[in-house]
Amino acid sequence: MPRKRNAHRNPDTPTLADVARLAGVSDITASRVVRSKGPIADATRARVLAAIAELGYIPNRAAGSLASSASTLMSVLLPSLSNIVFPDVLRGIHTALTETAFQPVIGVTDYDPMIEERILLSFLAWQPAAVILAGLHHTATARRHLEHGRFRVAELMDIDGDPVDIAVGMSHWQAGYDTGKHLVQRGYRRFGYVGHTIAGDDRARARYNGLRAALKDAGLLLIAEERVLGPSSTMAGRHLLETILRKAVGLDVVVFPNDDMAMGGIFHCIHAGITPKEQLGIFGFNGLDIGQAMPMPLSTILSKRFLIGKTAAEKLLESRERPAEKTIINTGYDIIEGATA
Amino acid sequence: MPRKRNAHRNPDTPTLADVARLAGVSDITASRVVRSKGPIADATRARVLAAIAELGYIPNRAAGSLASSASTLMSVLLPSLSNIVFPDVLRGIHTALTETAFQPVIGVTDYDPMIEERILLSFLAWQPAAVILAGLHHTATARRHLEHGRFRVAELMDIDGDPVDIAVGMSHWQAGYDTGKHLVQRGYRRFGYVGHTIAGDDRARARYNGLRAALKDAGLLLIAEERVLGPSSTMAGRHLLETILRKAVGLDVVVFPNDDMAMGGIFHCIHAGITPKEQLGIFGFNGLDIGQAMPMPLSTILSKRFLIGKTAAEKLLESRERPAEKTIINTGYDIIEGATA
DNA sequence: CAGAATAATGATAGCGCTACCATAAATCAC
DNA sequence: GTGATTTATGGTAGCGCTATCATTATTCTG
Repeated sequence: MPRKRNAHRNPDTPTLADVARLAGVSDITASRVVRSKGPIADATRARVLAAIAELGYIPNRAAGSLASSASTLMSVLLPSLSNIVFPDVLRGIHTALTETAFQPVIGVTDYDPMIEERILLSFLAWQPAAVILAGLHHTATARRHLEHGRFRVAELMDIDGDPVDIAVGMSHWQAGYDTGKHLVQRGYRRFGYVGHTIAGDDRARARYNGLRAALKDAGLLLIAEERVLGPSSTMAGRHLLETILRKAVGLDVVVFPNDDMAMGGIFHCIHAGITPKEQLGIFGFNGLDIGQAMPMPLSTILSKRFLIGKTAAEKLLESRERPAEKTIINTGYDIIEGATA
Repeated sequence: MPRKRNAHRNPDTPTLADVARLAGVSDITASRVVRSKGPIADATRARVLAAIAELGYIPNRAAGSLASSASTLMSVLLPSLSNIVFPDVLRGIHTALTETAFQPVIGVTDYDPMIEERILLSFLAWQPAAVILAGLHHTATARRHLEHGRFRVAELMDIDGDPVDIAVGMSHWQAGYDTGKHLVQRGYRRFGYVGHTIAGDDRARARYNGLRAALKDAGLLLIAEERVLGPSSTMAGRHLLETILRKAVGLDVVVFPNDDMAMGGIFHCIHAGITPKEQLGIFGFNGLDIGQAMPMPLSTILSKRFLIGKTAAEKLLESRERPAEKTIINTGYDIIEGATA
């Protein structure tokens, strides 16, 4: 009893071979038309395109990926989707990939390098054209794969370190330093810091270190600090401001690691009858739209999230091969003066 | 001159055949171990797993997908990443897919059915296990592919219609109706509506229609309406509230299509010295965390975005084959009384 | 004990496309 | 006109895995 022929196959699904037969060309000529590769006579191209339209042919990307040892997938590892920061980055990536054949596959790492490593390995099974991830800190295993893999790598958000291939972002240490410098120049002297305890958020830590350096250079120091266990939120910011003001008398400004928490600080001020800026400076990070839409726009640092994502993806698309030289792209940041500090 | 052998292949990359050789078993036994399929003796499994670890073998998913005519990719088409709503949905999807072999591939449709169709076709080239998209309205071509494809389909957010396979969400018409009813019961009589003109946001339109029906049933009507051209934002909400109050005298409540805009409305009240609720009701939709963290929590409808995403993905994972019966899962919504209406 | 069922493993062909080599015709340059 | 180059197209093997059939040994059931 012989095996059923082509048992793997769905006979209703048109293949490239069906297209080629209908167009009266060889399989690889039809393939060349689909890939827009090599010289194709206009009449031949037209015949193939007509056959594609008639059959409703959809390429089998798995087959192409297997045959060419490369795919059109881009693996994107994001630390979080809990606030708008990384969705903005993803939006930039997606914008750059629009009109290309590349598609983003998404994983969320929760700022945990071990999760990042696990997700990365599962993504590599698809032989992605590129891997996009956040930050410059990875497990040794992850780093080994990133360095030895035959795909492009973009590490986003942070440029204070040695990237595998491309880094796109800003110096978070410098942003923290400039925050401190800016506030000192505005006359603030008694600094508080409200933060969170996410171990993997290297960038918040770097900004905190930069802030402290700026205060030290000005002969000042952080008078008080409060942190929320685990992830940050607006409500946490609100409560922590209440707590820090109760514990530390006379603060004249409080710096937050992100706008979500800073807005919580503003809400506490509104609730407690504290006038932002006049009675207490409030300073955030990220420059979210919603913070700028408040009656008193939040004083903060603008991180160019969309630009970071878009720039990274565009850079990756320039070449499938890794150039010899690593690239660091500084998108910079802006100090938004706002009205709260 | 014979062709170079295995020219497609990267000789450094271990394959299943390498694993099998090292473990002293056949290729398909090694494959069975990797897939956890069929009876495998414990000792055999251990040998294969040891070989995998030693070689650092990563499966080639394209090969598996080609051979089995199915992949472990899940195509996710989101209308927008501009606010936190669909990132929350995506977070739910991602949570359900964690610890499974499935990975989400992301496309953003900008609420445009034609873009949705284009993205869908490009995703189908990967033979996804499932397609997740928003709403029940698609182009005829898209619908044909969804109906005849050999993959699961989950249409999210809306359940007022005939799904292809699974629908998970809420009745937006009913949510709008209940908004109107709730506000009438709280004593409001002079209703305004601030909205946006996104053509593809069927759900905002359905809520608007439900609101109008509730007002009609109460012998009332919308006295005034303002809309922002194009996408919505907090700033747009703020400006439109200012505009509508200037044009329509005596409104006692204004309904917004989403919390982002409603918060803009609150910010306008703060700026203009209007006391929310006492002088003017403000009502939103979505129940965002940041709205609830305000000193006066926003009055709104809570859409269970994370739950919708998670539920849909979980349901899709139950079976690769489409059941005969379509499934509609109503995650419902909550009225959050809040303090602004 | 005998037959049926289950556990465990293996052989083979093929999934749909493309890298690479090959050939023929047309065009270009001298 | 001749040789070199470019344009255009085709043949073949193989990419890495899995669906399907096959075989053998062991266990279960009557």
